[in-house]
Order: sequence, then C-alpha cells, then structure tokens
Amino acid sequence: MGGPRFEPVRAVRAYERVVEQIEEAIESGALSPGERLPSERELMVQLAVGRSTVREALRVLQARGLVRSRPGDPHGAEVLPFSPAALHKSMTTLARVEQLSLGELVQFRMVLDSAAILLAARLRTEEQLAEMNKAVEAMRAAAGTEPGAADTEAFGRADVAFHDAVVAASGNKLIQICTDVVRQIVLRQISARIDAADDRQALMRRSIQHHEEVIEAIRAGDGPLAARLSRRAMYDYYAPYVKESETSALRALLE
Amino acid sequence: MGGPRFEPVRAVRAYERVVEQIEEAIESGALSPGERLPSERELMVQLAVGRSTVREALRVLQARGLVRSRPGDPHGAEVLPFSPAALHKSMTTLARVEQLSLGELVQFRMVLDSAAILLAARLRTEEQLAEMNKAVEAMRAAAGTEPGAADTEAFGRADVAFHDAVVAASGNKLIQICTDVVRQIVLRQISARIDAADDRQALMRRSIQHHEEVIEAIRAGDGPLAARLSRRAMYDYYAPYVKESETSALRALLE
DNA sequence: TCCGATTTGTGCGTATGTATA
DNA sequence: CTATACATACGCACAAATCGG
Repeated sequence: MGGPRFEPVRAVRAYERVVEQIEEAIESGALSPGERLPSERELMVQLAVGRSTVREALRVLQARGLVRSRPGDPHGAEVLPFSPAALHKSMTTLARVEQLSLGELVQFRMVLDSAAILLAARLRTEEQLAEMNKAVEAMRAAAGTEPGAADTEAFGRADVAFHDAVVAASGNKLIQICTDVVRQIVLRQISARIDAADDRQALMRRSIQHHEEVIEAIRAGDGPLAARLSRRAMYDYYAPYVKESETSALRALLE
Repeated sequence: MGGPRFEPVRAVRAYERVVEQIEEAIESGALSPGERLPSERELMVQLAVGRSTVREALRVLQARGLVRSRPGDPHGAEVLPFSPAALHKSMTTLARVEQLSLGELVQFRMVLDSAAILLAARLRTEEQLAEMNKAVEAMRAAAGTEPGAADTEAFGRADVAFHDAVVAASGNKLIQICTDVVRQIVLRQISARIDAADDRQALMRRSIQHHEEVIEAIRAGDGPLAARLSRRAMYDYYAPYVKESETSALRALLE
C-alpha cells in the first residue's frame, strides 16, 4: 500500500494530439474569436499528419463549438466566440439518455433561478432594475388587453429578457448559462402543451403579477422574499405539467 | 404577415446526417450501452458514404461520449453508458474561455449543494442517512488522531462519498451531475494550494464538525438549517482562496 | 501459444462544388 | 467573369492492433 500507482497508458491518437494543440491555443487566448486557423493543407504540413487526421480533429473541435469551417472559405476554419451550444447539447443528451424527468428539470430551475434572484436583490444596479421593469412591460404588451390578442411568442421573449436581466444582475455567468440551457430543454418538452392551453391569457396575467411581485421584492432588497416568490411562481406555472408523483419534491422547495 | 415562414436551408454535411442517425438510435434506446455499431466498412455500405465520412461522424460521437472505438476491434464501435464527461469538458472549456472565477464556481456549488441538502432533509431514507454517517466516519479515520497522520486523499474521497449520498437522497440526478462536475473543476484550480496548507489537519477537523452538524440537521428533518450550515461550511472552506472582491457575493448566500 | 483474418488508424491522390479576390 | 484556393467527399493502400481458432 502506498506504492507507486501506475495507470494504464492510453494509446493517444494522432488526431487527439491535434485537437489538444489547437484547443490549447484557443483556450489560452493565443487564438481569439474571429481569427482563422491555417488551412487544412497548411495544418497538415505544420503538424506533420495526413489530411484525414486534420479533418477528424477539426470535426471534434467543431462539435465542441470552438471552430467553424465552411467549404470554399479561403481563410481556413474560424475560431468562434464561446457559445453554450456544446453545454446545451450534452445536457440535452443527458436529459434523454438518463431520462431526466420534467420534475427534475423544473426543480433545477427553481433552485438556480431563485438563487439568481436572491443575489440580484443584493447586487442589482438601478439600470438592471430598469431592465427588469422594461421586460415586464413588454410582457404586459404581449399579453394584450383584448381577449385573444395575446402574442405568445413575444411574451416568451419578454420572459426570457426578464430572466436574463436577473441573472446578469446576479453576477454569476455559470448560473446564467445553466438556467438558459435548462429553460430551453424544459420548453422543448412542454411548449406544445402550453400553446394548446385555452387559458393562455389568464396564465400570462398571473405570470405578470408574479413577476411584478418579484421585482418589488428585489427593489426593496428583500432577497429571501423575492426568491420565495419566484419559486412559487415557477411552481404554479409548471406544476400542471409535472407528474403527480413528483410535485411533492417540488413543493419541498416552497417551504 | 402570417404567410409561410421560410427558413434558410443550412447545407447539412454528410457526416452530420450520419451523426444524427446514430445519435437518434442511441438516445432513443434502439442501441443500448454495450452493444456494438457495425464496422466502419459496414456503415459505409449501409449509409452509402465514404469511409472518411463515417470516421468523421464516429469522431464526433466519440467526442460526445456516446461511443468508443478501438483499433483492431472486430466488433465495431461500442455504445457507451452515459457519462458526464462531455458535460465536464464543455463546462471546463466554459470556465477557461469565459474566465469563470473561483468565486463564481464556489457560489454555484453553494447554491446547488445546499439545495440538494434541503431536499435530502425531506426525502432521505434511513439507508441514505447511514451512508452519510459512514462517509463522515471515513473522514474521521482519514484525518487521523496523531499529528501529521492525515491522509488527504482518503479524506477527499470520503468527502465526495458524503456529498454523493446527499445528492442521491435529493433524488435529482441533474443536481448530482452538475455539482460533481463543478467540484472537480474547483478542485483542479486549488488542490495544489490545499495540499500546501500547513494546517490541513485543523481544516479537516473543522470540516468534519461541519458535516456532523449538517447530518444532525438532516436527521432532524430541518432542511433550511441543514442548507444554511452547508453554505456556511463551504464558505469557510473555500473563502480563503477566493479573491477579496468576490467574497461579498458569497456572503450574500449566508443570509 | 501462435497465426491469420478482420478492423481501425493514418496517409494520400482525386473529383467536385464553393467562396473570395 | 475568371482564376485561385479552399472544404467536402470518395476510395485506396499500408501499418498496427485485436480477436478467434
């Protein structure tokens, strides 16, 4: 015991070395978004590997969202600004193969969103508070006053804008990206059912009221209250779509 | 307005179609972990594409952690059980290119971990509570009684076991995976500094005491208290490594 | 134990369509 | 509009690795 612990030597493929080199260059900042990689033939020469090896490496980097290459582009592959697309992809895969339930996803959002709101109540600036108010204003406009005049799509966009303003105020980019990713996954699962609801406009009005209450708590600096309100609002909004057996786990977050 | 909405036709590459087909087969469950894909040459025939195309597709699937192929394996690529490796990879990339600070990462863990503990206090079984106790027992053993007899590695493993038991009791796999991924990223950033601390054993003792308090609160079913204690414990443990300017955002989570 | 069939890893040449100067 | 350079895709060849008999 305590002797040297040997690990099996994994045969590292040529294309992996290529991936590592380019990845390191990008993540270290030696290559910035917008800059171009050498052409495939040039890389082939510089790295002393075959064309297929270069191409397989570029595919992997493309799958990770780090570069993009287009046919005929004389400048070579383009280094992309970071996008959570790869994160989104792996979470979506996770949701499918691990059979993540809607309840788990909503629970995750309740946790992260309310945390963001708790932080936002402490750290927000006046400008950010104005952003939130503007978003709720847009929600009101989208919900309309005449029956049947609701613009579901605009309402959704305004809702996203509100949450973006909140997570921006929270100052935590990781929370921002994760809530965004999970929100999209949840919406993909139930957007059809939401669109089909015949009391959409009533749902919107309730949602707007909840948002107004949350904003008021944020304005007053009462983070715990704002967080509690937001969890309640999300529960009310999503619980109808969650399996009966899972709602108790959601309610556990409501105190 | 309201006319047919045309979308730009994205030139979809051959290898992408291949990726989509195989991905769909795996995520839908038509192919289960352990099963094999046809060999590259067989796929080439079935899909009516060249071998390079098949290979590029397999690389992408491999990068996403869905399959693994080894040279010479006569059975073709193996379908893998889900692993959060791809998620881990994209979060690590995120942390590097977006320059996620240690403060943000720790804050994220405080949020998710305390949520898991809040849920665990409500939902845990006696077996899971016993698991947690066992883990803390292992932490005590690793910390040792004699000065200088601490086994840092064993302590870390026991700590992980504790948190695994907690998130398992919370019943939310998404929280489990995310906390696990972020924990590894945080550790990678500061493990050297933790190892170098000359008061390691004292830190371990405090950590053990915190864990005992959390377990007691979980046993008593007081979720909010357990969550508060865990946030405090994590703050105490990691705050020394977080930049001065960021600790206030962390303290915002302590009430 | 060894050997041979099969497969993957890799390199290279070619044809084709495309984007840019 | 043309020329050039490029990515895409195909197919073959060879080496190395794996597995079954």
